[in-house]
Amino acid sequence: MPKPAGKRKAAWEEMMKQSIFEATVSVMKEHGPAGIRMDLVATAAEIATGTLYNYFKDKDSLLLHVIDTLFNPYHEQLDAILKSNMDPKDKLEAYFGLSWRTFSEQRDLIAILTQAKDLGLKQGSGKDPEEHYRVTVIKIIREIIEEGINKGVFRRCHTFEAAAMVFASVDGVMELKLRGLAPERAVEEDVQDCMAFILPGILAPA
Amino acid sequence: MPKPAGKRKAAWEEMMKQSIFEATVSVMKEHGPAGIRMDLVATAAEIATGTLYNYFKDKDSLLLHVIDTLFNPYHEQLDAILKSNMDPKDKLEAYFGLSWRTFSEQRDLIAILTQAKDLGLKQGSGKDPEEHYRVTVIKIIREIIEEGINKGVFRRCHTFEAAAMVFASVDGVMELKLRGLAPERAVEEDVQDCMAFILPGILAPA
Amino acid sequence: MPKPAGKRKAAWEEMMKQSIFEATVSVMKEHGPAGIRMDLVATAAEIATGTLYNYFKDKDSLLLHVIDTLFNPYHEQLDAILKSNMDPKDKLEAYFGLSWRTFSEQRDLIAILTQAKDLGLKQGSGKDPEEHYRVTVIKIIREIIEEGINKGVFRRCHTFEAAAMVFASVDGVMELKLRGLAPERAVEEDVQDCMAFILPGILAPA
Amino acid sequence: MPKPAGKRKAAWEEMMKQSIFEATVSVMKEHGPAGIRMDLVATAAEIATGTLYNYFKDKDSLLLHVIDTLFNPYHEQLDAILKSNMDPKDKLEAYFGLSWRTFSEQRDLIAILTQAKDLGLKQGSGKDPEEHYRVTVIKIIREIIEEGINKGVFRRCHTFEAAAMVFASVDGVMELKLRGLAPERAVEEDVQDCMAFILPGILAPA
DNA sequence: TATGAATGAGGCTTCATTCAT
DNA sequence: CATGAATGAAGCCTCATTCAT
Repeated sequence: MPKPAGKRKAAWEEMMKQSIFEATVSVMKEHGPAGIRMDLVATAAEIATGTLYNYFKDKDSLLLHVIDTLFNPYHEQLDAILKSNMDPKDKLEAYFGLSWRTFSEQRDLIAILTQAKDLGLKQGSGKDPEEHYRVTVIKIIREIIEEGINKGVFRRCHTFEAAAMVFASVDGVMELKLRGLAPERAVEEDVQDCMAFILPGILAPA
Repeated sequence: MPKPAGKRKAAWEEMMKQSIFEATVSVMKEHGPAGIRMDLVATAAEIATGTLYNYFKDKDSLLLHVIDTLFNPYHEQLDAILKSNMDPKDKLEAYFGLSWRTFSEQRDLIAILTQAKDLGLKQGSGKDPEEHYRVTVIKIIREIIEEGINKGVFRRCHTFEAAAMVFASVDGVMELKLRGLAPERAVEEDVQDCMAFILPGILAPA
Repeated sequence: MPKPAGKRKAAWEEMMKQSIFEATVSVMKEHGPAGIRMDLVATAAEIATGTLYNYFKDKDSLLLHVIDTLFNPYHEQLDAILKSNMDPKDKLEAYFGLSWRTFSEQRDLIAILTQAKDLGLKQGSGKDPEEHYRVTVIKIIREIIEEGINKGVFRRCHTFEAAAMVFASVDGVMELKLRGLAPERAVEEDVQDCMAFILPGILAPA
Repeated sequence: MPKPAGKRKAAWEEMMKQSIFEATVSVMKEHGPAGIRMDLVATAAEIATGTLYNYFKDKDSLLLHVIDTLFNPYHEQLDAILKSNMDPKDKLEAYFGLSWRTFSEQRDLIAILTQAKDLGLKQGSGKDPEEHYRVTVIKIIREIIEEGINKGVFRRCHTFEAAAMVFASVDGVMELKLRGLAPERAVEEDVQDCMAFILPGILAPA
């Protein structure tokens, strides 16, 4: 195994965390969220159990880190969509596109975000990571919807409920697919279906 | 007269199972899905730990039974809606009504169904109860939608995806409310919102 | 192994606790205070590790119980001396007698009380057992001394310091003997030496 | 010229050991005897963990060294008292003075000597440092007492027991103060109290 | 059939010590 | 020699399941 030196320390730490992160994801893939055991993670990362604790205070820290790491890039792209100068309708479509593309390309990511609540995190670990993901995404969708209403594109409605439903439609169907309960399809198809099913309920009457 | 004795025995067993069922639900209410411990269930049911195992082979059996017991009446009502001679649109509304009413009146039921995946059931316990609930409900919704399409009320679409989204919209928002992430509202309001958001995406063009 | 029934439950629990108590003492005798491991205690008590936890919440609880159990009878006898109508001088002698007799007859008791601070109890376990022993005994000695001063038998002095020295003289020499650093002698000899060395420093001038 | 290099090397090693020694004391001050961890010591000494092992074979060696280093100057002063031509009574007073002054000025020193048994040294580490401290001091006190007896100043008595009690009186009260169980006072007061309480029990009858 | 104490495998975490650089 | 991350043996505790009464 290589070894760091001087200023490369931080880089090394980052690599190790990344490696442990990947190991955790792979363990979760094989054993499910409840099957994440520190010794399995260590084995998967090809390190000793104790080494894990040089990088993460405890199991919760590790899991939280995993969730954050997975969520961040998705979150940033979502934010970019929100802040862009697209039409609200296009923003919604962009949200669908981003989500289904992410699902297609990084299935593990979605799997973990969606099943974060099954990880058995001790309560009081600070912010609930599950809430973090849901709440954050729903909030962004809500802002898109509000913008649409203000611009007269979307109809007046309870924006929170609307956002929740939009979110749940996507998240819920993803979960079904993850469990093999819904057939896999091309990203484009999923996006179009989302638009077709969800948009009409939000659009302002002609 | 062996029969009567057998009958009484069966009745007794049924009572015990019911009592244990209720105990399990109450434990789950207080400690969450991951906090269901056999000793807590036994205490809540006012029996000994070992007695549990006279009625349920193991923890998984118990949880499976609980989920089934909860799901059955809901399932039957849902079936009744499907088999009624209502208009498909009304059937959908009836589904929303049934779901939100059940949510309002038997929050625990929904909580357990919705969080069944957090119970830590060993994989390979036979049929996945989570799948059972979702798959069954989605299947019924799908039949409603297919009926609607056949009758020209709903537009042609991928019926599975449509059903999944309808289901997810309801189930997902319920989960948000269960976690306190969405505000509580009157049943009627939830139903109307569901209709307003979801129906337009399914209705056949005028 | 026998088994309890009905009202005998409490008695059984008491027996088990007693058995575990004895096992703990024997482990401590063999491995020292820092060598008390739950698995060793369980083995010594001829039970499974997990069984320990049916009787004691955790290691600290067990250790605290052990200390209390050891200290209580000694404490009661000491209290009896304090409350008797003996002469203060005789009370002091009775204290020496009780202490050295206990040391002679229940060496383990003294060993554990004296070494309680080496047990590695987590801080914040509530009352510090070590303080409890020392503080309690010193307080009683102090009251004896104060009574002696009031009756004109003992000279005026700082009663706390006096009590502390009296206590330390006994406790300290015991610790030396426990470690094999001081020779063993008859109880009577130790008592007489204590009287001869300590009394003159406390007695009122003729 | 191998010698100078060797000299410098030895000096360097001495400095390092001194530095590690100080670090250990500071860690003990902050975390207590049971909280002395090699990584904390290394951090406090501003060196790497592994470096510790270039100067001390293992944790026990380090602790033993610390105890020796602390004890030596005290020991030397005590020896000087013993070997001086003072009156035995004055030697005793000098012992009290030295002890209480050291306690007042180098509380950490006394804290470690007194709590050496809490350090968790593996048994069989060779000489028990705790014994070393106690035995040495008691031996010196004993010699003082024997000298006093020979000179007719002190009464005939079991000199070992007498010395043990003298020692325990001081050491025990110190431990109480270290734990906050006895009030702090001026050095002079403690010395005078020791003389007042202990001397009468040793002095030869007039 | 009821009881509930006993069981013991299993998981998390700590920390003295090692060793490759 | 210095470094400090890696190691892995312990040790504590939980809880589903068993079994003697």
